[in-house]
Amino acid sequence: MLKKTKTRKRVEEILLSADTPLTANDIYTILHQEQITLSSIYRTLDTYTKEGIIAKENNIDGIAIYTLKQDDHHHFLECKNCHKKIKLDYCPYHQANSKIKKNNAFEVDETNVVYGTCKDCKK
Amino acid sequence: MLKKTKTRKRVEEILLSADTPLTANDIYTILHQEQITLSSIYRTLDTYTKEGIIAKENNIDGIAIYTLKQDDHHHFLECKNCHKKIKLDYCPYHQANSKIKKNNAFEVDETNVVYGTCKDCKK
DNA sequence: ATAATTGCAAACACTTTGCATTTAT
DNA sequence: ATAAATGCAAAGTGTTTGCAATTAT
Repeated sequence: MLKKTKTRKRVEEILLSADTPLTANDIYTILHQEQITLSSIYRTLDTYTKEGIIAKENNIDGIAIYTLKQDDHHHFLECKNCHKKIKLDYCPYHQANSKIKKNNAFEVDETNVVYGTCKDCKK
Repeated sequence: MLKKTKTRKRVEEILLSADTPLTANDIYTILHQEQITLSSIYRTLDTYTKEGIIAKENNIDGIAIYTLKQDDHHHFLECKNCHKKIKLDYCPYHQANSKIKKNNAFEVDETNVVYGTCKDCKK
């Protein structure tokens, strides 16, 4: 069975209080002064992802970012140029994904962050 | 100005004839017997991505995959478990992205591949 | 002729892993 | 007591880069 270790408790707390997805290194930056190892953070993140407690996705650079799966989650539009984030209060693809599920018998993994270009960066 | 080198010609040809996005290594597997280097392939892919000729996205493992931007492009639903691909003949998110553009002044970068779970793998 | 591109090998950055030690149960 | 988790350091991958040699214009 899963043990509630210091690493796991702290990782959960940090993801819970974060309002955007974090990288393993983001978490490590917060936790390394508590004698928590980066590899231990990766192992927690993997374990919890497999357990379905955490959602893993990749940012635009291909780096893994993690969020706690919660009812109160948000979607973001992130500009790949200026990295400004626009928080949405609804899921923009919910309808489209329902349709895919019905028509194609395929359940899409929703991502929290959608990348593109904001109007200020669109010259 | 951009020179039409052997590497560039071959990379374009290969992406043109591929019906799914390819990794740099996929392309290298085809081209290394023609004395073309992996680093040269990466440089071509980068250059063409910046030129807007090629679209770059990340697969579920965070590895970069590339497609030639064409009118005749397709979207795929890829099962993260069995890796089966379902080819769609329309863009499932076109409407949602138009709405985002109008409401949030943000232009979403469409991806070719959407990850999730197919019904056979959904126990 | 010359500016752009390549090959090669080395460097990078993120992530994973083996093994001895520690910790939650 | 013991199965599970961690720390540490080393290894693994995909990707990038510096520089001298080559090639398209």
